[in-house]
Amino acid sequence: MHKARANCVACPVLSQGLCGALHDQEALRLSSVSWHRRFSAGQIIHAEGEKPSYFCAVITGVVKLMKSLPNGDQQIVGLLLPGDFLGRPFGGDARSSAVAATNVRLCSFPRAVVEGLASESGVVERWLLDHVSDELEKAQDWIVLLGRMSAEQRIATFILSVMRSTHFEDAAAPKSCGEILIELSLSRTEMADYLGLTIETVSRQIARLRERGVIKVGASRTMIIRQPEALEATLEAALPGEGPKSTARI
Amino acid sequence: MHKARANCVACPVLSQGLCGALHDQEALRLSSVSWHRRFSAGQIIHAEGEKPSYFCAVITGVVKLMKSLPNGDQQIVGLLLPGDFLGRPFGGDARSSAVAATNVRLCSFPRAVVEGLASESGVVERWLLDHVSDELEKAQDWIVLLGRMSAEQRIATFILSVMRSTHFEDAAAPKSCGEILIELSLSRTEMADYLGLTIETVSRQIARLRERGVIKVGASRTMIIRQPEALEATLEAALPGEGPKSTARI
DNA sequence: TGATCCATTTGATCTAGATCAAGGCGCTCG
DNA sequence: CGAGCGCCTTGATCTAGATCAAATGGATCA
Repeated sequence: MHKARANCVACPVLSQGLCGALHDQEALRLSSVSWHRRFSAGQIIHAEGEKPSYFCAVITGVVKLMKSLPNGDQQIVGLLLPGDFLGRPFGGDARSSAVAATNVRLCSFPRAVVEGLASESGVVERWLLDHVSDELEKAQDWIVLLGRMSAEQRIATFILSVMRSTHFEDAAAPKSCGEILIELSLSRTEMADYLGLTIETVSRQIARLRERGVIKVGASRTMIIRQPEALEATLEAALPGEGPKSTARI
Repeated sequence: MHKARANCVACPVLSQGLCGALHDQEALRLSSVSWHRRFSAGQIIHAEGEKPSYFCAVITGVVKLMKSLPNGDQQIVGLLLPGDFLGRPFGGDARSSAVAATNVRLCSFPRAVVEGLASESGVVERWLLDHVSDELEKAQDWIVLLGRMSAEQRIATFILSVMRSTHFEDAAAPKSCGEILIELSLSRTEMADYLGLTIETVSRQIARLRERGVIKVGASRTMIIRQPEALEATLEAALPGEGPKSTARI
């Protein structure tokens, strides 16, 4: 118990995650049964169709939730970042598999304890409700991306979202800081599976952004964003100026 | 109050919706402040960006949740059927607009009452959590559809989902019943906006299914499914027989 | 009964992105 | 140091689905 408690004090996601929302007593109860697990990139954390026996908070790294089609294609249906929660409370078998996209550290709790806590504590249930609602809104944004955006816009959206998730203090005033270094955390294949594209299209779109000087591609899935405005501009779609539509003038 | 209570007794979604999960006392409290509203097809129920002042249960009809892009394109990010809930509990401004796809009857509750009930009653909060979790899983299925499926597969999936939502007792043994009549409830344009396609592609794919004898297209957004198996088969993707892959044989 | 207004279908063409096919580049390991 | 192996990039080609453009059909209404 002492050890677990010590873990929590040093936990980098304490404030954002579920634990930050708990009362002291609840936190103690949870921490006493929690343990940490590590997964290296590519390892399967939980397979589709199995009933998970624990819930996990992501401490470091990125977890991808993916679904496979009968023909072997894959689609990433969600990314979990530090502070996010893995596992559906009160749910049955997992509907997607969870795989470590990078090296990952998880804080795991037995399923029964979290569910018990949720049943008793309005705070826990409320946190879960808010969290799942956030995930639903993100999924709906992704539906728009997959349903209506061009390859260029998908890439721009992805890069901006990675930027905002790590440098979001800068995001408010993107022009102020000259260059922003981001870590994509995903391979080209994973980006393709996330964005509903092929690996070649992803590569080519990134090449185009590089050629235009919007980004600089670094080693090991790293990227420097030189013109965040240019990325945002591609999302505005229709060209500036009234365009060809409103021809009648005066 | 009597009137409201009378409404509830006759309510066709009593058992599936939130109300069915309530204890008597809670149900009474909710019913005493609920009122019914009607919207005709095309009417806006709630606009994107506004904070809703009530929550609604869909009683009859179909509500579409949609988002618009700067260029005017639209994407339907969810459909609400009878029993479903409209509005994010404890949320802020709505992230999508809610529009009646057909004529719709809603049962509305003041926001504060539902939130108060949820804070006090584990049952209500728990029902909301389960419901939102279901919506998230559906959204993830839709992400797979939009990210990886062909137009043909999208149409087949849509038709099957409409079929299952209305005739789900038949769905278990689709072969038993010869022909199944379904009501699509959506115009071609709406189907296109839901499936991430254009109206022309939707029309052509439906025409192909008709030519193959898989379906029969009726008047007023009605359709008869003659070969549900054929629809399911298109989702299996790769052609039967081992295909061109495993050429080496003994 | 026909004019108007839709939604839908159908046809002809175009293109973004998929597919097929080589390279290149940076690892690790012997 | 060079072979082998994942990744990623780049090029050439193909095609599913978008776009552009009419035609059809069904309602409503005067």
